[in-house]
Amino acid sequence: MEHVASLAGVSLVTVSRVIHEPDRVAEATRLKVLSAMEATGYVPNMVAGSLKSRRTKLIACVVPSVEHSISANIVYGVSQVLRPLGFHILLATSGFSPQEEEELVFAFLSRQPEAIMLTGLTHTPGTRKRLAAAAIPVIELANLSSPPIDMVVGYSNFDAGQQLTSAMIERGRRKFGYLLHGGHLENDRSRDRYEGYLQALADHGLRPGPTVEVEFGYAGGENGFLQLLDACADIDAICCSNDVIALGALYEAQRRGIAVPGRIGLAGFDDHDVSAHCVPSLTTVEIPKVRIGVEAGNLLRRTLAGEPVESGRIDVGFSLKMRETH
Amino acid sequence: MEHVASLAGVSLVTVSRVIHEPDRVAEATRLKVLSAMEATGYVPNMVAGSLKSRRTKLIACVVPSVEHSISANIVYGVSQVLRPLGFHILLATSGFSPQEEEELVFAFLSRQPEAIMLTGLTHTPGTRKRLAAAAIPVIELANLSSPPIDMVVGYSNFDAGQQLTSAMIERGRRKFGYLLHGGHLENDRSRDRYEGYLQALADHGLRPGPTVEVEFGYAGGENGFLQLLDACADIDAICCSNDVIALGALYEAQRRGIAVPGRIGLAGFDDHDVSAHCVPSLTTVEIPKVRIGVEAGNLLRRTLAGEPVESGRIDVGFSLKMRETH
DNA sequence: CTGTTAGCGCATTCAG
DNA sequence: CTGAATGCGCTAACAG
Repeated sequence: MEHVASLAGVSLVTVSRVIHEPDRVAEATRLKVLSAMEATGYVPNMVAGSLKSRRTKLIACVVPSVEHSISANIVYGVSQVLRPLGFHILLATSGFSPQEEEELVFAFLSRQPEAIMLTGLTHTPGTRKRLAAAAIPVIELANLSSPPIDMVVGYSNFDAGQQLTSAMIERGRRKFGYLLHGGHLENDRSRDRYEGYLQALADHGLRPGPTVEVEFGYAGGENGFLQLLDACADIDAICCSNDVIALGALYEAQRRGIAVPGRIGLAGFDDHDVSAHCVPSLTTVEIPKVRIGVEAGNLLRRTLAGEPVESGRIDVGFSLKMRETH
Repeated sequence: MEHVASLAGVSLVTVSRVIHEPDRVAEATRLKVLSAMEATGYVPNMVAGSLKSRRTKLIACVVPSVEHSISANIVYGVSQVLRPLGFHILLATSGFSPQEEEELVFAFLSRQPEAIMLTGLTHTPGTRKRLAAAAIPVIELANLSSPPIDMVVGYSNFDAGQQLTSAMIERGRRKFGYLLHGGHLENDRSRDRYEGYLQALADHGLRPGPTVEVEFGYAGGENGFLQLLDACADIDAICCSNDVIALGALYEAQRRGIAVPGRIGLAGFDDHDVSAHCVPSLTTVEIPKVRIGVEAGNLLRRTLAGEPVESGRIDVGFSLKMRETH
């Protein structure tokens, strides 16, 4: 920067201003500085700038996973809104573990991010404590079932699970089984979907059939499908924690020659891209994945600009997609 | 930090050492400092630390996209290796645009990352210039067809395309069509796969059939499939730039009652998780996605530790998966 | 094993 | 519209 300044015959401050407040520099001066920057190949050192200005323009995001996951779409939405403002995203995956999330939050906080985004509402006390101490905006994503730490952008997984199951019942299904994304009971999204399912059955005076906990992935759906049939041969509907598990079940049914939806109705959750296209197309719940990120980004934009926000709780809703497998 | 130091009755350096070189501090002192840190809720300021030490422990990654993409898996591999060493990942998507990639690289460099990872080998001159000036390790990922800027971890998309097509020919296919991920001819991975395909046809004395450029996505595969049939009704094989496009084609064939593989053989690329499970399962090329990230992470680990690396060019290979659609 | 000194590169005062 | 002085919070180098 010193090199640039001397080459342009100005002081360090002027160079800094050309970068951050170009309007406050006379055109002639600005041009000189700009060409000096060009000539020297100057790259501003944001680490130094951040230390002084206390603004890192960094958003820390911790998501459970990025493969066949809605998180990738959410993060995309966030970055679409915030990148044009100079923000960048620090991303890490917790593998659905609140413990790992806590470690990541701790590590991230030392980088002085201007905000932090977490998935879901389940976090360790340690995470909550550190976040409170950090005193930066926190946005939780993709669920609304309990009060957020700070702000939240999501939808009701409970309502979605309940409405989807009700719609299946209204279409004549009576004996339900459930493939639950297991091993991660800290996953409030899966849990709430499941509870919505149970509620819908109760609402209609139906008894829940078997529930099988499965691994995340197509193989989980395949294995779980067989276990469900073993547990109860006359099942006529299967609901799943997500589309990946549901598709695994669908593929297994196809290999076994079990008609879907003829003999068994099938529903997933999330509306993955493939779900509208596969044959038969998958009944599921669409959630506005990218929009969750966009809303979260806008919330941060306003908060960080010091604008007041009407509400720190944004419900983006969801919509049932009653497709061919119903 | 000052607060912690005075509370523990030591100097600032000692606090710093407890964090970074605990072995160089006497146990009793260390314990005092640790409890002072605990008591004050001290969070180290890595921005300041980085300014002085010139180490940000930040890896910048620019990938084309994260949804149904191998990039998510690669980044996962990188972070598995480097996170335990305290590195974090700055991630952004270029949307397959070298221009956007350049802007991201420029913006990222001001954050003083210790290394930068890019996908593919096609970059603008501006990107190359800035990277050269930055003088940090650069790792390009997922292709090997031209000399890298610095280091590269990938496989030969050309060879893979050629071998896959040859295998289809050996299984009796003769009239080929191709669904090419279009609109992004800067995408060297797609281009090389396609050239390998053409080479295999030439090797076997076959003439290429129609090629249709399609959008990335299932719908692209669906539309492209119909266009291919329109262009040439007696086609008996379709190769695609990737599995997503191939699956779109498969679904469209199923809806139209066109037998796959009976009437038309079908092949994708990448071996997405779904490809081994769908019915019929998809013939494709498996690439070691996570391993690309792991190898890249190890390369960086050694480079950043000052260890010499035997070769900055790692070929992780690929393997043909001749499944049911072959 | 611990402390003192100095300064990383920049943005924020405040003056002019 | 521009510049001089100051220090952000920490760590490298050296000294003891």
